[in-house]
Amino acid sequence: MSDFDVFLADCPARTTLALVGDTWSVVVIVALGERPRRYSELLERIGGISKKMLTQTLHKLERNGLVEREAPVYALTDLGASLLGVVGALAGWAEEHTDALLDAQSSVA
Amino acid sequence: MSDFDVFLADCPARTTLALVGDTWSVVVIVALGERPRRYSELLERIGGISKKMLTQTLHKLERNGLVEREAPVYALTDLGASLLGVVGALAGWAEEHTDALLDAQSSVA
DNA sequence: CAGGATCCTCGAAGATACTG
DNA sequence: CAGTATCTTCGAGGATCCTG
Repeated sequence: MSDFDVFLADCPARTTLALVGDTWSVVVIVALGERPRRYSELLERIGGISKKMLTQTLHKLERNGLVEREAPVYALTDLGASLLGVVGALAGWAEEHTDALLDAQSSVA
Repeated sequence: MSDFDVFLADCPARTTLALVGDTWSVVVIVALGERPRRYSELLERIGGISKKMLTQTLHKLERNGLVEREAPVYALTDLGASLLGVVGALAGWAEEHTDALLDAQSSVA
């Protein structure tokens, strides 16, 4: 986009976020990380997701090679499974710093 | 939210994403990870961000204890710096799997 | 059951202009 | 320089109804 990459706007971390930074992708990946699942299983396992968003999220993940579909059953591809480590990093950070986050928010509120 | 946490909708990974999953937070964190910076420095270092979004993002990060402000200079807190590892994981995954991602997308396009 | 099609809302983000 | 204030657009995501 820009003349040089002196700018950070196209930081590679954002590539990953573009893939899983939306509301549901990470949750779907975690659910499929447990094991392959049928559409209806995913709906109740995840909870709170609409059918529209589940379908849409699965298709997006499929287009990007993270999920493969066979009949109504979805599973992570190897590429998708490789994301579980990243998701773990996200979750690990949140759990590790729960207290610090609550402190920070309450001291401003 | 739900009766039990049998559902994944409140997956802890989403806590982190709620913090840095937006368009600019990660980029600001990376820029401040290099060193503390003034507002105007951030604007040109990042590139493509509007003043409104920079201010807004900085304030959000400050509210959550990730960034501290002194005069017009912003810096990461320890909590903020602890996120650099997570950001690295995101960026690392993207760089490691660039080819696989391009393949997947082109084979569907 | 596994979706697709439609309509609607709401907030993220940009553009622009103004201020101490 | 370091913001604040407005206006607007655009798309994510929910709700509802329809279908093989």
